[in-house]
Amino acid sequence: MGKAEETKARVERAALTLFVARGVAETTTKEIAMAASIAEGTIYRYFPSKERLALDLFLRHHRALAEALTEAHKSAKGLRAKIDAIVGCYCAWADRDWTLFAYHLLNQHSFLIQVPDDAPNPVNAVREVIAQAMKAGEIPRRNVDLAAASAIGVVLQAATYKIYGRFTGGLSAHHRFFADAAWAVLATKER
Amino acid sequence: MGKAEETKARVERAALTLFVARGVAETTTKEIAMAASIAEGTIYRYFPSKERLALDLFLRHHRALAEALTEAHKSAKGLRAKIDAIVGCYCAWADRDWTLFAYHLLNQHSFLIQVPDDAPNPVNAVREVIAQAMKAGEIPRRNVDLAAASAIGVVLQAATYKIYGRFTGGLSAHHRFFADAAWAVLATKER
DNA sequence: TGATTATGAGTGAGTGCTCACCTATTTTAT
DNA sequence: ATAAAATAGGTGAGCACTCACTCATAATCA
Repeated sequence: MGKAEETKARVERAALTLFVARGVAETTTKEIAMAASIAEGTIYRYFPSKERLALDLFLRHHRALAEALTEAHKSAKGLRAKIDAIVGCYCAWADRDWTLFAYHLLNQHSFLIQVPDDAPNPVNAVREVIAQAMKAGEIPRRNVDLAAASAIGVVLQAATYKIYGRFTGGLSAHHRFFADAAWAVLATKER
Repeated sequence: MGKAEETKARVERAALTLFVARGVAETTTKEIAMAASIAEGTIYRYFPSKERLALDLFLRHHRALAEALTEAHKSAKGLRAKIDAIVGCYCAWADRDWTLFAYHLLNQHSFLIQVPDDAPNPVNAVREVIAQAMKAGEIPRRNVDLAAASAIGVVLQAATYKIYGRFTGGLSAHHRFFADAAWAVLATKER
């Protein structure tokens, strides 16, 4: 890694850590510089603004996660296997870089509107799989977005609890439960 | 309602709407005053700071929701009935004042640490019900927080999707599905 | 008339960002 | 080989501006 790239990476990591710990708006450029052991001005050699730094961080992870999820379920046959693959992939990403993952999870509200419509998108990736399974008759037909939301919520809310410190250890440890539970949600029949 | 109370309520409603639309940090006291058709200084007759205004709004709803949920499931017998009651109550609250609900949902991260430990708490209310059901053998024993998170996620993520505009109509319309799905999550057995 | 409520110009601490300048390394010219 | 020039990377005091909050004054109420 060249010197410039190394510095840029330090800025990103410092910003990420502070953004998660204190929030984007509450983090100052001075703090980022201090945490990265560089001068404030150096940030602006690599990013046009604090806002763009925050957005870049989000979008890069958003896109990469979407591609990873799509890749993960591609070779799996049937919804049940696809869920296993998707949940496993998601948990692995969370555990690999928890700070980045938490940042992405906590700041969806601010950035989701700025995601280009045609960009790879984790939510659409999952939605597509579920829509397909409904069409194939693997699960009951119902509002796809509703079903997708509830299934995704099984994992996302657990991840949120982990951010709040309500339980420890990696997400992957519960991979099986998440997959079973998400499947149970999607397979739910009206009583 | 006296004039003072009416003014205070106008400040709160204006702040709430702006906080949801643009975020707390991104909303200025000038904007709140304009939206409430009062002078900026008037805000400070009723609230010591913008931060406290935001916190009060959150805590009042947090506490009231917790009490409502506890009350809702009290007379229901068995987990299945309690889930129905809790989900129904939650959806009703969301639909009754969607802006307040969305504010509460979107800003948990910022305020949850400031909730007094002994205060009524929606999360603990649900957790308690689930812990009880595990003890009674109604559902498989597992990490209570994990189970609670995943079950709650079924409804919360759907609500989040509604905030993002991914589907329209009230949450109550899907009350049955949420209750069925949450139950399915909690009843999930290891394969 | 006294108390309550409302006003909005003013304040100053703090912010993101700039830019003239420094230093070290690499490239080119002699 | 040596000097000169160019480039890359880094600095931090200072600038323009924003925003939460104050307070002397005014309006309204009882």
